[in-house]
Amino acid sequence: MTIPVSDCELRDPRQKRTRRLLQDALRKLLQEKPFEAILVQDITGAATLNRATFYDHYPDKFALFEAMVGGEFLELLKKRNIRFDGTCSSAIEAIVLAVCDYLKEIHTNEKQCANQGVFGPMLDSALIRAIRIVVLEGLPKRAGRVGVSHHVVASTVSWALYGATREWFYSARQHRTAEIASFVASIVVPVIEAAVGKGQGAFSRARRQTDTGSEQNAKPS
Amino acid sequence: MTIPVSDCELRDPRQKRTRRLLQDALRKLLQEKPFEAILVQDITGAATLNRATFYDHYPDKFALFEAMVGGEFLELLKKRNIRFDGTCSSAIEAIVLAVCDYLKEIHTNEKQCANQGVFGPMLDSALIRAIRIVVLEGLPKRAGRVGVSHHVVASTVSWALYGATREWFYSARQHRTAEIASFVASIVVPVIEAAVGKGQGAFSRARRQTDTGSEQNAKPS
DNA sequence: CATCATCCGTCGATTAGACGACAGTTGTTG
DNA sequence: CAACAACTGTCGTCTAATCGACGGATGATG
Repeated sequence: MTIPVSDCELRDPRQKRTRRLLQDALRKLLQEKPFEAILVQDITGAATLNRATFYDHYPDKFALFEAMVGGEFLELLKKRNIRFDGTCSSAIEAIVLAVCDYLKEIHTNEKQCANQGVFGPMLDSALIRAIRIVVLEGLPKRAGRVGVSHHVVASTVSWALYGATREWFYSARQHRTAEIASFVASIVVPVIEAAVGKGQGAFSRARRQTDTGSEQNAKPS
Repeated sequence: MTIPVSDCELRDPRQKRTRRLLQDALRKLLQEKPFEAILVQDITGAATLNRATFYDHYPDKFALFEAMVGGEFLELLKKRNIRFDGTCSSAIEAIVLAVCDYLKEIHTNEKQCANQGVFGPMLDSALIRAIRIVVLEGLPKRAGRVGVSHHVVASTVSWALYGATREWFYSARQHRTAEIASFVASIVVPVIEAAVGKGQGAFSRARRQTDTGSEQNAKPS
C-alpha cells in the first residue's frame, strides 16, 4: 500500500475503487473550478476518501489528472476497437479522429481553456503518453531498423501525431475532423515508414474486442 | 465491524461509503429485476464490494431494502423541511403528500408491482418505520396522557397514516394527492389528539433546515 | 434416492483506508 | 521582520474491507 506502483491492472478491488473515486471526483470538480483552484483535499473530500489515501495512489494531483485523461482516452479507443498492429494510415486516422473527438468533449465538459494556465500543457502531455502506449503496443510485431529503439519510434510518432492534430484542431478547424485526420496521417505515416521500414506493416481496426485491460494508472515512484 | 449496529450516524467514512454503495447498487438493480431475483452477490458485485462485507452491515437483503427506502423517504422529508413538533394537520398532510410522491416515484422507477411478491409488503413496512421515526421525534415535546407510551402512539399514528394513504393511493386516486392528504389528516389528527391530548400541539413545517442526520441504517442484531 | 449446482451466512487471516500529528512551503497581514 | 493561516507530503497506529474457505439449505437432474 505504501507502494504507488504504476500497475495497470490492480488486484485489490479497494484500490480500483479508490482510483475510480478519485478520478470521478476530479472530473466533477473540473466542471466547476479551474485545475489550479482544485486542492487535494477537495478531491479526496468529493471522493469520500482520506487525504492521506490520495498519496497512496498518486504523487500529486497532476499525476491523477494524467491518469484520468489517459484512462479516458484509452477507453475511447477501446470502445471504437482501435488497435495498433502495423502502419496502415487508416488506423492513424482513427486515432486522430479519436483525439479530435476527445478534445472536443473535454472543452465542452470542462470549463477550462487550453490556452491559459497549466491545463493545456497537462492535457497535451497526458494524451501524448496515452498515444505512445497504443503505438508501442503495436510496434514490436515488426522488425524495425537496427539501432532504432521501439521506444524512440513510439515517442516520435506520438509527438508528431498529436502535435499535428493539435495544431489543426485549435486552428478553428474543429468541425472538419475528417480532413484533419487525413492530413495528419499523410504526415505521420512517412515517419513510421522511415523508422520501421516501408510497406511491411499495417494499422487496422481490431477485428474483435478482447478483454485487454487499458486502465491508466499512477506514475511509478 | 462485526457489530451490525443500527446507528444512524456512522463515524467511519468507509462504512458510510459502503452502505451508500450497497444502496445505490440495489436501487440500480431494482430497475432491471424484481427483488426476488436479486442475489446478495449481485448487489455486492454492482457495488464493487466483497460479499462478506455485505453481512458486516446488513443481516440480509431485506434489511438493505428497508434501510434504502427509509433513507430515501426521510431524505425527501428533509428536503421539504417537514418536521414534527405537534399535531397540526398541515404537517400530517405534508407527510401524506410526501408518501404519495414517493410511492409515485417508486412505481415509475422500479419496475416492481406492489400487488405481487414481497415488494409491496416490504415497501409498506419500510415506509411505516420511517414515518414512525418522524412522529416519534416530535412527540416527546408534549406531555401525553399518562400510561400511554410515546412508542405506542407513534406506531399507531404511523400505521394509521400510512394505511389510509396507501388505501387511497392504490385506489386509482394517485393523481388527487391533495385530496388524499386532506382526508387522511382528518382521520389521523383525532388519533393523535386522543392519545396526547387535544389542542396543545401542532404539526408544522420546519422553519429552518438544520443539520440533523436522517440516514436510515441496518437493523440492530 | 444420490448427485450436482447455487446461494446463503460465517469465520480467521491479510491488506488497504482512516485518523491525527508532524514538519516544510507559500502567501498574507500587521 | 514575525506571526499567522492554508496547503502539502509523510508517518505510525488502528480499523474496516478483502479473500478464501467452510458447512448448511435449496432445488434441479440423473
